Amino acid sequence: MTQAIQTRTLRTRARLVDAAEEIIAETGYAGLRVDEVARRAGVAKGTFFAHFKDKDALMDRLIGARIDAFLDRIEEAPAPTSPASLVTALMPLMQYMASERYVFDVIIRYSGAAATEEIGPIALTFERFITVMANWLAVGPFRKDVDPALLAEGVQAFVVQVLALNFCALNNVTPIDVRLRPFLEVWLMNRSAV
Amino acid sequence: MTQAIQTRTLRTRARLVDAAEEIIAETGYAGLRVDEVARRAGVAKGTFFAHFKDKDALMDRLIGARIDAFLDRIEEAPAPTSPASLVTALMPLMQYMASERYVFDVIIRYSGAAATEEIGPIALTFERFITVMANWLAVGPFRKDVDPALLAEGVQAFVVQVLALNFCALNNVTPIDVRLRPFLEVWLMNRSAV
DNA sequence: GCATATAATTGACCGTGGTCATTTTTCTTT
DNA sequence: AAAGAAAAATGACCACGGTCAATTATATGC
Repeated sequence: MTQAIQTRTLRTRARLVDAAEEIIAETGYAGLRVDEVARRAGVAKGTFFAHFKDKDALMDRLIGARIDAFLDRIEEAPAPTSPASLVTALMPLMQYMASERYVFDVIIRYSGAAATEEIGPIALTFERFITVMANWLAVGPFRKDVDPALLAEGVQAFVVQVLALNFCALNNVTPIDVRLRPFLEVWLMNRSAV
Repeated sequence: MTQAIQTRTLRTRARLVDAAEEIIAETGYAGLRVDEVARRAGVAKGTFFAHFKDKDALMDRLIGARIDAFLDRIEEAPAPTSPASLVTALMPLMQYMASERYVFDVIIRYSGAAATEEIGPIALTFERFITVMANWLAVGPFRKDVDPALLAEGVQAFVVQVLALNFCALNNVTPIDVRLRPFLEVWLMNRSAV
């Protein structure tokens, strides 16, 4: 007999998540300690791991939710009419992804896939990004001789590339939007680079 | 007075590196433990950290050297005459990068930059990749209306994208060369996708 | 060769993520 | 309401990366 999920379970998990968000607001993602999360939630450390497979699973969930919120706003915005306006539309999401080295690392590590078979929150947002982007590209004044899904995956690849380089001491002088634009000009418009 | 570097220093470092390579050959990169490296090298654990800033610094060095060797072979090979042959030429390197989840993670984490100001071995190989690729693209039958360096960076972005997705349980059915090719067809040839 | 300075090495110690046998709470059945 | 079963919570414990004051080895000047 499988029992129904207890309300206690939900409350504890909610308290853990709340505590985590609180800590992140105070110290950033990198400053989060599992002990501290459990302490603030008023439970033992072991309880944390009864609710989340590991620390990364919590991060996956929290960061995935944030990315999803950005995608909500992107989705409801009017479709961009040029590579430049596409870049502008992506900026808030990109700035969040680049806000902390640690956040970017987690995103990359879980973008491809969970180590487990089940696909995680961040990986889902990466799939959703492709869908949203493909819809935009199909509508706007972009090249139509290539599958929008492929174009969308390409945009994702360029975004990641630009963000990764952003953490390089040598490269972070140029702002990310300026570095992303030339890629999209060529990739989406099939025309010469500026 | 700055003293000359002691031969003892060089010997110890060499022993540490040898021990590390030995362990990696036996158990893979993910199975490496700093304690074990020190033990096999016949030194205390503290000595390890006197020679390498942290475990990642050792990995950076070892993995960077391997990538460099692949780039040596790529560089001395004849320039590819099509996107397909370019993919073929990149395959050994890509297979190495995808050989272990842990390896790929380290590569990505250090590709953009060292956390420190100084640029590390892996980051250097990523710069070198751009140079080698740009030379190839300038020579071969690829589009000439775009800066080869930009094209090269794009290739790098696609390689990373394809490899990242490779670790996804949902996506690793399609081999990496098959997934990379369509990107390069569009990106390098200025023509419609297949 | 001795004294002194500098570099290299040591190992006990710490922080933090993660485990698991045991205990406590909650649910179900009668 | 009591008993038994299942789920949740506990906290002592472990693994492993990393630190640092103390110790040992090496080089330099006389």
